[in-house]
Amino acid sequence: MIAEVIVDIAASETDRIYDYLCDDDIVVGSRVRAPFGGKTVPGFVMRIKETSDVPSEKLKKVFSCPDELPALNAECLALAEKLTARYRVPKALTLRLFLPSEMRTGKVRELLRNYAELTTPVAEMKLSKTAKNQFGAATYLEENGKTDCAYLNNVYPGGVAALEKKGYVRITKEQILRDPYKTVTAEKAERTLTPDQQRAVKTICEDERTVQLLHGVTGSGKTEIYLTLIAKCLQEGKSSIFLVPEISLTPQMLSQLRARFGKQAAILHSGLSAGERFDEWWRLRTGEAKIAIGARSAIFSPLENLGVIIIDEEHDSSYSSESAPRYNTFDVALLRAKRNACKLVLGSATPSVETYKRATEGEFSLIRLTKRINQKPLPEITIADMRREVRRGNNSAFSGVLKEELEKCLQEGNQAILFLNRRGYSQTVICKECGYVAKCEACDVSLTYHRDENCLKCHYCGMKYNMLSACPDCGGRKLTYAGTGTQRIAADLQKLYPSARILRMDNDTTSGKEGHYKILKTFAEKKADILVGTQMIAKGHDFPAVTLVGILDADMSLHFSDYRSGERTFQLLTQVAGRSGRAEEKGKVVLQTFDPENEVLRFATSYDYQGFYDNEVSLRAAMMFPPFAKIVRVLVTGEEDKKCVEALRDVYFALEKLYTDNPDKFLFFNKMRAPIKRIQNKFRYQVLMRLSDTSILPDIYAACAEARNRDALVSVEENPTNLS
DNA sequence: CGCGCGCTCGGG
DNA sequence: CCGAGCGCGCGA
Repeated sequence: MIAEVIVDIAASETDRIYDYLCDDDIVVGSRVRAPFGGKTVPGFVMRIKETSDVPSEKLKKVFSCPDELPALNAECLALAEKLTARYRVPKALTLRLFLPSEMRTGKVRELLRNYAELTTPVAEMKLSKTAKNQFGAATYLEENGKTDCAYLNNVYPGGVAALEKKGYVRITKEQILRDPYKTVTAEKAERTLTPDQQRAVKTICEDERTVQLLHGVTGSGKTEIYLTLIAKCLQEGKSSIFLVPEISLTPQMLSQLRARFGKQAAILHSGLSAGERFDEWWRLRTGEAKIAIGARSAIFSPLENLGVIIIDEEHDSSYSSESAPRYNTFDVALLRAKRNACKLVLGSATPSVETYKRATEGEFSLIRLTKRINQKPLPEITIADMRREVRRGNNSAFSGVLKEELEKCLQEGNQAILFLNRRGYSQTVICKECGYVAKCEACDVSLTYHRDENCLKCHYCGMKYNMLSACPDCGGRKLTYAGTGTQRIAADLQKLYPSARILRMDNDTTSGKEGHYKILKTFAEKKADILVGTQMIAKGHDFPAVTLVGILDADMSLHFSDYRSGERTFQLLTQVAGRSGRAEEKGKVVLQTFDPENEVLRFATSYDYQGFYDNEVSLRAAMMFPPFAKIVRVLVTGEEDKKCVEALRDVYFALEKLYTDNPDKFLFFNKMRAPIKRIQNKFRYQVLMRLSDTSILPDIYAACAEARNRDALVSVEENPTNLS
């Protein structure tokens, strides 16, 4: 038999079918080891056939991998096919998405572990008095029964081995599946649904549309709806995928899921060890587990017979992949939902404008949950006008209102969170006296300050403006472009409240994911009074004792040079406000801004999503931004400047032809240097486009695939989240 | 004249 | 991606 094989090499030059001889028992979708150019590489069997056009003397034989099941099932193969066509990336790259990385790197999974068990009571053992480790290990075994040798060797090195030699201990090898959450204990069982929740479940099940948008205010019980849907699928023997942003995979959430579904759920997330991740994946592949829970990449879970796919916090930017293939989770989910004829449920308190538009237009079903489960009102948001503070001579980062509230909060023994909104190094110029923000005349998007050229640039059209020395509106000279860091805030705060225990959380203080949890845990245990941090404290974790949230610089995100800055800000504020007053105490939020009249802030303070949406959508329509147009950036990156320029020239030539042939489909077209010219030693160039008609998108992808070469990567980003 | 590095090509 | 093959440039 002949196998058509894709070798697992991520290069366009090797991205084609190679024919190999194979045994009869090899099936489509399985992994093989293929002799290729002098050595053996992993590969995937895409098809099986009787004969090959390749001269028989060239054909070599593939070896099968000892997998018990083909790595890819039929659905995964079909999906990989579609994604390859859509994103124009090497097939190997798409196929890799479906496997846990430890399967590729070839390390044999370790499933056998040595366990020790006593055969003789400790009292009857003859041990030398100096053999502390033997005695320790024996005592431990007597008290705890059968134990993992690895653990014993850690605590009592060599003890077990010596005991075995004497015949006091029996060692057995046991196959185990690593269970990352065995320590998690069950908490609450199934809850009864409120009438609203029941109605939502009913609609989702009965509506004929594939996509169901669940728009529910914070605390309206969306999670319980998801769990009910999953449980329902389980009863019908169907499987489910439940996606959440990586940051929401908190220990609380995981234990809740474990408590509800036990071993039926497989949890895939970055905190797992390689082995654990493999085991969780394997449980899904064999069908032992029927629920896949995880971040973005869990959409590629090897499940069959899907009953529902859920994307929680639908608006979250982590659902777009940042590296090739730059897939969008929603698109992949929709393909899977269509194939399985199942529902795709999107949930959010603040849906993205694009999604909400499609829902209001009837393409998606729209389910609103307007009531909070516990009937508690949302916290009250007070706007502090920072312009007035500056005029009054208060140049500190804290407004009078905030200081007042902080004092009250600390006196009552409650906790506070201060939220700081720094985003990368992109900075906007803002007048501290009147709140003026420099914007592009053509795009109505905030300009970004570039220190190297001392100028302001629009990231959407490339227009350059001279740096301002005074405010064009009020003539004031208090222009600022540097946000205050968390470090400074924490120090100032300490001066103000010497006895307060202050915790700081930002990229500098937290190393890795463990760091986050440690800090959040410390705060949750009330070992600190005030938590100062950036974006990362906006989601996850409940802090019942927090009664005050201060948003120090709402403008930072509002005036970020991105057409979505308004949307982001609304989402962020809603989320941050939700941190306050979760338990008995009523929460308060103080929002500091230089632009108190700003509409987005007004809608956020009154929790008026619909108002925000109506306003935003008309702005987008007027300026022809998504969802009324599509922004496409073609990014050329590589280590050698010359090679990049070459690739840029090639791709620009092809794109320019598309542009001149279809001028009606383009709103904007230009090539330029990327705003950040070099990242990690890689040069960056871009062609920026805005399309009114996306029908030429496949041609753009094709042009990029064509121009790509060994030394320059050419990638396409649709509606990119940042244009740096 | 000989070796070394850089580019091109092919891999089943 | 990676190794083989080959061409050209420089040193003795």
